[in-house]
Order: sequence, then C-alpha cells, then structure tokens
Amino acid sequence: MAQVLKETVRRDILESAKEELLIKGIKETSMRDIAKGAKMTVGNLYRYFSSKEDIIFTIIRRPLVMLNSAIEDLTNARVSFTKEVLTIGKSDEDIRAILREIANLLAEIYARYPQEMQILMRDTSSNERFKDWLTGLIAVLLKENSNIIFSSDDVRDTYAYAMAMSVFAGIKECFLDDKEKTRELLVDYLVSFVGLLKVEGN
Amino acid sequence: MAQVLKETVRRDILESAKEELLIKGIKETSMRDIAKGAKMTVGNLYRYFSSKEDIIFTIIRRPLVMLNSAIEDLTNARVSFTKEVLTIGKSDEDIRAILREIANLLAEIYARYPQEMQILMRDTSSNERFKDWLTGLIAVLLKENSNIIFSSDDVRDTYAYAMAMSVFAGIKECFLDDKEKTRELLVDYLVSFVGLLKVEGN
Amino acid sequence: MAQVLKETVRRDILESAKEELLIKGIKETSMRDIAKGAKMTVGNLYRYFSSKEDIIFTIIRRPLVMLNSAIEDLTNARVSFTKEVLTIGKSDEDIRAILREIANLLAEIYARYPQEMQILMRDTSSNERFKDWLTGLIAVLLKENSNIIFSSDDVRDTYAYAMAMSVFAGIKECFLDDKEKTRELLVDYLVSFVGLLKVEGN
Amino acid sequence: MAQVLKETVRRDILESAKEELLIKGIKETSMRDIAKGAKMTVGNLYRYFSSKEDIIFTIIRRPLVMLNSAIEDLTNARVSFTKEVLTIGKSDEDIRAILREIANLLAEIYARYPQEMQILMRDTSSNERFKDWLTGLIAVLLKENSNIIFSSDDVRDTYAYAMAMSVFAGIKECFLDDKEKTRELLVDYLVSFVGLLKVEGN
DNA sequence: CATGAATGAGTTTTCATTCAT
DNA sequence: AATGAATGAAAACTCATTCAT
Repeated sequence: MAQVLKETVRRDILESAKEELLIKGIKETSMRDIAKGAKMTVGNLYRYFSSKEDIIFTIIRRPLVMLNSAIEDLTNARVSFTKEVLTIGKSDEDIRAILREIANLLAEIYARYPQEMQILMRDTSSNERFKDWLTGLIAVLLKENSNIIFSSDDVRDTYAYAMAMSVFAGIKECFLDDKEKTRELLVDYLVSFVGLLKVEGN
Repeated sequence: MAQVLKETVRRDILESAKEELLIKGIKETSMRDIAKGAKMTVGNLYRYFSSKEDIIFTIIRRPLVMLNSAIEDLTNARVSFTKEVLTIGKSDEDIRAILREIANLLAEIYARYPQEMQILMRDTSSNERFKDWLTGLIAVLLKENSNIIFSSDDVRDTYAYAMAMSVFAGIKECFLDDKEKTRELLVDYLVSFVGLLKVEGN
Repeated sequence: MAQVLKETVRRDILESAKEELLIKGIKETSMRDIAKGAKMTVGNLYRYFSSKEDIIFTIIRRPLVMLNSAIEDLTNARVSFTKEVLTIGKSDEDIRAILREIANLLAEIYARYPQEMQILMRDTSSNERFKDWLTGLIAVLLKENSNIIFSSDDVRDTYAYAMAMSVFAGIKECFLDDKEKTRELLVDYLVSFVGLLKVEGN
Repeated sequence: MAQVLKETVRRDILESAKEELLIKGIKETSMRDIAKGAKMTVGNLYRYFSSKEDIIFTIIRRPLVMLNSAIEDLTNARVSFTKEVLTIGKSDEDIRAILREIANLLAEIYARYPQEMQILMRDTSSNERFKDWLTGLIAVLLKENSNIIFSSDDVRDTYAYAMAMSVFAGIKECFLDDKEKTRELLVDYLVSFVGLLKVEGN
C-alpha cells in the first residue's frame, strides 16, 4: 500500500509539473509552483525526485527515448547518412517517404505523450541527437538532390544546420489538440521541405 | 580625457554584456556576470546604464530599428498582405525577389552589427513585429501559390505560423564570421522556402 | 501542530516588526532588521508575507479600518462639514461632544491594538483620510465659532491646516501603557482644542 | 582668489542642498541630487563637506543657533520654568506676551533664513531643545493656569509633552511665501494655545 | 510518508563615500 | 581644486534545496 500511495503522489507531481512546464517553460517554473499544483509541500518533492532537473528529465525521458530509438531505427534500416556513408535513394519519392515516416513517428509519440512531447520539443538542449540527425539528413539531401551551389563546404554545412534548426523549430508549432490533425499537419509541414531542394538557381 | 575614459568603460560594459548575452541569453545573464566580464563592480554598471534592460536595449536598439524600418519599407513598397488586402504578384520570381531583398537587408544589418544582430535574433520577445510579418508573408504565399490541401482553415493558419517560426529560427544559424558568405547563405536559405509551396501532392 | 508552529512564527515576525517599526519607523526598518528580531533569515519572512508592505499593512490594517469607519460614522451621524454643507451645532458643548467621541474612539482602538495604533499614527501617509477629516472639522469650527480675524481666506485655510496637523501630531504622544489613563488623556487633549477658538482678540 | 572661488562653490552646494531638502526631505535627498543641482561632481562635495550630515547641519546651524539662544534669552529674562523654579506671571496677558514673543522670534528667523528654517522645523531630531522648552512652558502654564484635573502627575507631564509636540508640528505649516503674513499667522497660531488652558471642566 | 520551516546564495538596484588623476 | 570612476554595503525580493519533526 505504501508503494501504491507513492506511485499516486509521483504521478501527481509529474502531472502538476507538466502543466506548469507547458505554460511557463522550464526556467519560469519553480518547485513551489509544482508543489502547489500537486497539493503538497516543496520538501516532499525531494522524496520523489532528487532535483528539479530530475523531474523534468522524468517527464521528457519517455518521448525522448522513443524519438531517439525511432531515429536509430530509421537510420539503420533505411538511411545511413551520418559521417560519409550515404546510401539514401535519390528520388523525391524516397525522401518524401522518409519525411512522412518521421512525421508519423513524431505524431505517434505526440499521440502517446502529448504534453511531454511538447515540453521536450520546446527544450532545445535535450534534443541534440534529433537535431544532429535532422542536420545529417538535410546535409545528405543537399549533396544528392539540391542544385544550390555553395561557395564552400562549410557554408553548405551551415546551411544544412540552419535548415535543420528551422525544421526543428517549426515542429513544436504543429501540435494541435486533435491528434489526427496534428499527424496530417506534421506530414504536410515536413514533406514541404522536399521542395526546398528542388529549386532551380536561386 | 575624462569623457574618453568614460566612453571606454561604457564600451567595456557593452562588450562584456554582448559576450555574455551571446553565450547565455538575456535571462541567464546577470549584472554580476556583466560586471565581472568588464572587470568592475556591479554598482558601477549603474553609472553607465540605468538598468539591465537599458544595457540590453542599448545593444539591440540599432539593429532592431533597422529591421523594423526595413520591414515597413518592404511592406509599403512591394507587398501589402496584412489582413485581407493581397496585392502580391503570383510568380515565383516575384516571391524570390522579395525574399532576396529581406535576405540582403538582414545581411546588411548583420554586417554593421554582427553581435547585436545575433543577440536580437535570439531574443524572441523583441521580434514580434518581424515574426508577424513573416507569418503574414507565408500566409499569403500559401493561399496564392501552394497546392497543399488543408483539412481546415485553422490548420492552414497553424501551418503558416509554424513555417514562419521555422524560417525565423533558421535565420540566426546563418550568421558566419565572413559577412559576404553570410549574405549568400541568407539569400540561399530564405529563397529556398519558395520551393516549399510548389510541391505537388504531399 | 504544524499550523500552530506556523502561527507562532507569523506572530514572531509581526512582533519583531512592530518593535522595529515603533522605534525606527517604516522607512528605517529593513526586512533584515525584522528577520534578525524574529531570529530567522530574511528569505523566510517571504514564506509568511509577500512583501514588506504586506507586513506593515497586516499590522496597520485593523486599527486603520476601525479608524476609517469611525470617521465615516461620525461624519454621517453627527456632522457633515465636508465641502459647503455645514450642519454642525454651534455651541461649545456640541463641539466638545464630538471631540470626546473621537477621543473615546481613538482610545478604544488603542485599547485593542496598542502598538499597531501607535505605528499607524506615526505613519503619516496612511492617514490622509483622518487628517483630511480633522482639517475639515477645524475649518468649520473656525468659520463658525472663532473670533480670530484673518487677513485673507487662504491665511485662514493655512491656519486650519496647521491646527489640524498640530492636533494630529499630538495624538500619538498621548498613548500610555495604562489604557484608561490614555482614554482620559485623549479626551483632555482633544477637548482642549475647543478653547482655541474662544480667544478674544489675539 | 582660491578662497573666493571656494566660497562660491560652497554656496552653490548649500543652495542646491536646500532646494532638494525642501522638496524631498533629508532621507530622500541623495548626494548625487545635491551635486547635480550644484552642477558639479559628487566627489567634489567632499572637498567642502565631510559628509551628508555635515551639509545638512551647516544649513540648519544658523537658524538653530538663533532659535536656541532666543529660547535661552527668553528663559533667563522672562521665565524660568525648567525644573521646579517657576517665576512666570499668571495672567493670560503675560502668557500671550510670551507666545507673541516666540512667534515673532520664529518669524524673524524665518524672515532671515526661510528655507533653512523650514528644513530645520521639518527635521524632528535636531530640535530637541526647542521641543523641551515648549514642553516646559506648557507644563508651567498647565500648573498655573489650567483647570484641567489630571489623575496623576505623569499624565499631566504626558499631556504637556503631547501638547508641545502638537504646537511644534503645526509651526512648520505656518510658513508662507509672504513673511509678514507668516508672522501674523505664527502669532495667531501660537496665541491660540492660550485658550487651551482656560477651558472649564472638560 | 509527509510537512513546512528554514537556509543561503542568488537576483536587480541604490547610494554614501573614497580615491587616482 | 575638481573630476568622475569605482567601491562596498545596503536595500527588497526569489528560489532550489535541506532538515527536524
């Protein structure tokens, strides 16, 4: 019974934290806010979590794990673009397929953990891996498919990084209450970026 | 001599503040940090600036003014898309021209105030106007030029907003040490987005 | 038990604050002083009160409410001298009755909240209403009962204001440890001022 | 010439300080304010005065000396009421004469040092002597002339002190731009207090 | 298990005073 | 003689964290 109670309280804390984090963001959310929302004292938070960071990570962890393993799967199965090996198909349809897959994966994670996913995507720092993956994907697409001519390789790399950050930043604005609509929007949003590289002579 | 010294210190403070702001951002930068970087006491900062806000605004002001008036000029002269009146040309070349213009304007501001511009573009709050403008521009482009079919109007609006945030977020990653390269990158980056809307059936 | 403890600390804080405020006044009393007097850290004060103002207002509130409603009652029931309407009786005995009433009211408030009342009467700013009332009362008495001849109306007004400030300033010196003696003293003190206006040719 | 210059600057400082003190009071007036008003730097103030207190005392000194010696003269020549020896005349006219004399003295000091006098009278702490004298005078008047019956001697003393504080507090409201009117007002104001003690049975 | 009391280091800001030049 | 740059201690207030009970 002790453990049962414990689980309830843990959940209350996380529930309160999620609400606050969604509204105010990490920096502006205080332990006091979380405690108040969970109808308990600040001190008690520390019986369940070792620090504020711990609470946040607990919330973020699951969608983050899903996201990271999804990325890993995608990379292993379909594309291998990290570093030098590039075995990605060249056709637009191939690229669209990948983006559609990611969009669906993001939508799936969102469907399971809507609040958590939003918090995760708002927290720039804990997403290095996803951002790296996006950067890598875009770098490959650029090399293979784009007809933009860059003055040097590091300009191309910066472009890829900027575009990845761009894609990433937009994702968090695609979350709607309706999960199916969110899925459609994410697909439309991400697939849009295929067109980016098909431009003739900027 | 007295005035010269004063100017030096003012510059030291702004220099220290710019460094900290670039690394840590506004919220995470404390007056203590700025004072330490400028090798002086916190109290002395207040001989030169009336508040933390004053320091930040002094840094941001000039690129912000340039950006805002650039937006106003562009809006008046070439496009009028706020609200219902849409007098923008439909051809891709027209759109490319506008984006090239903005890219060049951003590059120009960056060339003059590189650090300041980076700080400005990282500070989401003082850029409402630019973000609104971007959202408006993309909304127009969507209605006029895109063949993406949205399930409802508010999904379309959300897409436009997400895309604007996306464009905006990528801009701050396009700043390189080399100013000419930055210009080229910004042009390539922004013009890329024309292709976004030319996609056939996602 | 928890609540009891909390109440104890709250009381400790207010007790410390009252002591400091009585000695040093509002402006000169710092949160540090209050914390030291209550044997705790400054930060802890903010667990019980939201601001310095909150502490002071908590102390002052009750006597202030009593004083203000007493003034209102007196004004409505017995005298109406604000602005032009003067329905006050002219006889010395009428005036004495009013002053005796006020004195008794002040004594009653003091009997209930001795320290609080002293702090309140020392804080000029939160007493505007009482000072205005006194000024009004004295202005009426002057016009109706006095045989002092003033060289102009604004000299008369200044005299009334000076006399009101005078009456007000003396009140706070009438507070003794013995509450009954305080009552008598307040009555004597205030009623004394009736004689003020009965002077023949200064 | 050096000394001549020095005197000018000293005067400038005092002039600036007086203006600020009249408007804002001692606590709210900063050395920076004074320096700014005197069109010089804060540091230079310390070449002429050792501290903020020094500046204030320099301003207050002369009217304070005049006031104190006036009190001494009055006490020696006409009345001796400190402690137990009381050689004051009993008639109302005698008392009126004394009060008229004080009023005229205050008016004279005000005529010479209008700003300084106002600052002095607003600063409660530097006026102990005058307040003591007033208290003593009123104590004597009470014993000799009043028919108020006090329950004990210390109640009588407190009454005297309260009345003295009252008289004192009103004085500072009697200062007008016109010096002659000020004189008249001070006379009227102070002489009024004779009536205070002539009251029959409160 | 939980409370809530308490701490201490942090924040921005103000100001009398000192001191090198 | 004067400047103005700089200090340091103080103010009100916030918050993650600890701890006795």
